Amino acid sequence: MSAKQPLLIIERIARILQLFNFEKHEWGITEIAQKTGLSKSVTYRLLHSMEEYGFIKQNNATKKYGLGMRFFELGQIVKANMDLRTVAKEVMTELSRKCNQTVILCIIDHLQQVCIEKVDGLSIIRIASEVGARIHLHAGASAKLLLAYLPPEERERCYREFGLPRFTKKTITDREQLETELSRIREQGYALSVEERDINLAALAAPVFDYRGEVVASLTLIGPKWDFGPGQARVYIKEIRAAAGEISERLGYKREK
Amino acid sequence: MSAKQPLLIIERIARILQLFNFEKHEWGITEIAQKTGLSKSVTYRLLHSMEEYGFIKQNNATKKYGLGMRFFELGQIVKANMDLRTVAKEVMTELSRKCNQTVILCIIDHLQQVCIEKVDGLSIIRIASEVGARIHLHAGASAKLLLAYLPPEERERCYREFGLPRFTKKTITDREQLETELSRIREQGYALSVEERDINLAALAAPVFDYRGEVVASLTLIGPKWDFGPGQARVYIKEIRAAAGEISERLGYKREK
DNA sequence: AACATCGTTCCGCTGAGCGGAACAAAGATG
DNA sequence: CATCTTTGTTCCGCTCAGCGGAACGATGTT
Repeated sequence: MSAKQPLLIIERIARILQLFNFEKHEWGITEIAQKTGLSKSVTYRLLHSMEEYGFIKQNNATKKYGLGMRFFELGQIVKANMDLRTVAKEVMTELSRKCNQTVILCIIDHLQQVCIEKVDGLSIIRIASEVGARIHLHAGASAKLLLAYLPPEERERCYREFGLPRFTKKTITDREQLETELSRIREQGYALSVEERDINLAALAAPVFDYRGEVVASLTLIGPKWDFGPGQARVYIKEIRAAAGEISERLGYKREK
Repeated sequence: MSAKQPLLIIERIARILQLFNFEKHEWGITEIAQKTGLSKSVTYRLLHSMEEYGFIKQNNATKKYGLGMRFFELGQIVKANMDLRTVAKEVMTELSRKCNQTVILCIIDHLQQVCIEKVDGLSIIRIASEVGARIHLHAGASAKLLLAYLPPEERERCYREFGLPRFTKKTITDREQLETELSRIREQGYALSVEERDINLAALAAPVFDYRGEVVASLTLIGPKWDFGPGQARVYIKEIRAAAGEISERLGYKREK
C-alpha cells in the first residue's frame, strides 16, 4: 500500500516546510539548515527555487524566508473541496448501499437538529425525516449524539428553552438519566436509539469532526427496529464509525494528537 | 536578483500543482502526465512522494489524485500572517520613518471610517486622530478614498444616513462635487485633502487591496499642511502608494490579471 | 475473448544537483 | 576604526538519485 521510498528532495521540502507554524513563520537560511540537518547550499537552492514559484517569500528587509501566497491559494482550493455536504454525500451513498438503510447528516442550528443531507436506502420502507427538518435535541440517536458533544452550558440552555417533551414510551425525559446516557455516548463514540421518536424505528449515529477537532455534524443510519438487533447492530456500528471517520478525515481531522 | 535556474524538480512540482483549481480538483496520473508533458513514471513518483507527506491525497475509489490537507494547513498559517494590522504595522513604521509624518490605517465599518492602526511621526506635532476613532466618510483623504471604492448603492446609503456635514471651509458638502472628486480619486489611485476636517492639517491616502482585489483599508499620511506643498507631495504620493502596494502584495494582491 | 486504458513497477545509464569551501555584506565587538 | 562573527550567496567537479522507456497487472469496454 505505502510507497517504497519517497523522493529525497520531497522529504527535504517537507522537512523545511514543517518548520513554519503559527508561532514562528520566518526563518533564516542558517537556522533552517541547522534545524533540518540539510547543508546550507541545498537549503538555499531549495528555498530560492520555491520562491520562483511563489511557494516561499523572502523578506527583503530581514532576508528571512516565509511561506508564500501559493500555499494560501492552494489552501483555498482544498478548503473549497472540504465542504461538509459535498464530502459527506459520497461517503453516505457508499454507506447506504453497504447497509441498505437510510443515511442522514445532521447539524445543530439554534439548539435544534437540522437534517442537511439524506440518502435513502434501497428498501421499500422510507423514512419520513426530510432535509431541512428541525427537531429537538434530546430524542433520537442523531440528536442525542449532537447534544452529547455540546458544552454543558449549551446543554443547560437547551433543557431550559425546550424542556424534554415525550414522543414515545421510550423517550428519555429525565435530566439525570439523559446526562448519563450522553456521557456514555461520548465514551463509546456513537449513539443508539430505539423507538425514542417514532414507533418501530431505530438509529445509530456517529460524530463527524472538522480539522479543529470539533464535532460539526452527526452521521446517522436509520431503519426499522427489527434490522437493529445486537448482531446486526455491531456490524452497523463498525460501518457508521468508519464512514464518519472517513468524512472527518476528508475535512482535515487528525485522530492522533 | 532573481535566481539562475530553479531546480528542475521544483518546476515540475509547480507544473503539476498548477493543474488543480476550483473547477477541477482531481486528476489521474495519465492526465497529469499529458498536461504537464512529464513522463508517467516521473509523475507517479512525484505524486506518491508528495502523498507520503500529506501534500497530495489519492482517492481510493477513483485512484485519482487531489490536493492534500497539508496545503490547507500551510494555507492557514499564511492566512494568519496575512492579518491586515500585523502586516501593515511594519510597512507603516518604515513609511513613517521615511517621511517623518504620522501614518494611519483605516477601514470601513457600518459606513463609517475606523482607524485601526497608527504610527506617530518623530515630529513634535502629534495628530489627534486615535485608534478606534470613528468619523464620517466624506471629508479627509482617508475617508474619501474609502468612500471612492465603495459601490454606488453603499455611497448612496451613506449620503442618506449621514448627510455631508461641514467641518471646515474646505469640506466638500455638495453631492455632485464630491462624486466628481471620488471618480478622480479612483482614476489617480490616491486621495489628497487639505484642511477638509481640521485647520492646518493635510493628508494623502492610498488604497490597500486584499487577495481578491477588494479595497480593505486605506493607508494615510497625515501632517501639517505646510509639509504638503506640490514638490513634497509628489514624493509623498510615490512613497504612500509604494507602501500601500507592499501591504496589498503581502495580503496576496496580484496587480496584473 | 480481445482490446483499450488505467495505475504501478522495474532497472541500467547519466546529468542534475550535492556539498565543502570560498565569498560578500552586514552587524557586533574591543 | 580595525577585527571578528555571522549572515546570505555562489562556485564547481564528482557521484549517485532519479529519469524514462518498456513491461506489468488490474479494470472496464467492445
